[in-house]
Amino acid sequence: MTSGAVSATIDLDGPVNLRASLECGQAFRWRRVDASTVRWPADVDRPDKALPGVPIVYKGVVQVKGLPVALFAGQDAPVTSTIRAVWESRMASGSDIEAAVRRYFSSDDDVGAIERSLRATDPVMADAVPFSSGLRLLNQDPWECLASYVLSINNSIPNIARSVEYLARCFGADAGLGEAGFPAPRDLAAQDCATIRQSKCGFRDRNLKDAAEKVAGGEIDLAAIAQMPTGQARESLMTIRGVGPKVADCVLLFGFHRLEVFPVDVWIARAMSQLYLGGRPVTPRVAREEGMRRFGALAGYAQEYLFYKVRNAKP
DNA sequence: AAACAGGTGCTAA
DNA sequence: TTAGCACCTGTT
Repeated sequence: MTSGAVSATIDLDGPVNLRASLECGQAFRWRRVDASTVRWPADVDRPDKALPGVPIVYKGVVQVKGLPVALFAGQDAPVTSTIRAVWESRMASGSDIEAAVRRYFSSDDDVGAIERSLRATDPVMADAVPFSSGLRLLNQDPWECLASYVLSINNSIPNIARSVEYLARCFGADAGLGEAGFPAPRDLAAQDCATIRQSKCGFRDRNLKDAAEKVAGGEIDLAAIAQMPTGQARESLMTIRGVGPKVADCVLLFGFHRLEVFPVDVWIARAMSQLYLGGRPVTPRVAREEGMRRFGALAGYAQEYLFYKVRNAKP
């Protein structure tokens, strides 16, 4: 740790579970780190007191006013209502970083109320929600989210994470703490496919380049998409090569915080079939419509509790 | 070491 | 609409 590190305690107004939030596959840049290696400087909120060790710590990168800032995010127990953050002081002002972290972890979502509401919806949710209480849908940078999910097609989470990391190190801006931010659209668009492919993204190289070119060239306007009705935003995203229904829904949910969408991958399709549709085989489209119909404005959260449960439950 | 995991694009029905 | 196939990389 450099001497220019700052830490703060950030109140998220409701339960947060870093493991469930950061290891459920919605973001690809967070790594659990050995907590004993993180030295916590004086807290800006309590500068007179040294912090005790924090047992659960992740390292990642968030965008602060458009610039990447690496930070450690930790908590004292698996579910708390505050998190501890550490970053390099030269990267941005403390208040800007705190605001960005609150937004990243969706502090405006009343997660306590969301969990109670879904638990009361049906027995499946009553079982699934407590399994990952404190799971938060993240408010990620839309471009990084889009690019990451273009890489997710027919790919595994470790592979995706490796490619994202590689591209950040090659073409991204310094984020402090030895990390780099995800490259801007124009910086990726400037690379040829063979160069992009060195990230081991395979055939997805041209999809990623297409996304970068369309965003850099203004053909896809992410700021405009943020203002569109969800259906229209979805159609716009799907004009990118490699963006189908599932990727578009993930970007809408994790990058644009459209909580009413219900992304369906093979796991969710299986889960919907078994848990809600009597084991009848379902197309992704039917599973999606059923999820949106059942859970309405909370479909995104319902999908995440379901996903976390089916991915992590013992057989 | 052959089988498998995992969404989308494309062609054909 | 939908079925069937190809597409990279990595793991088992």
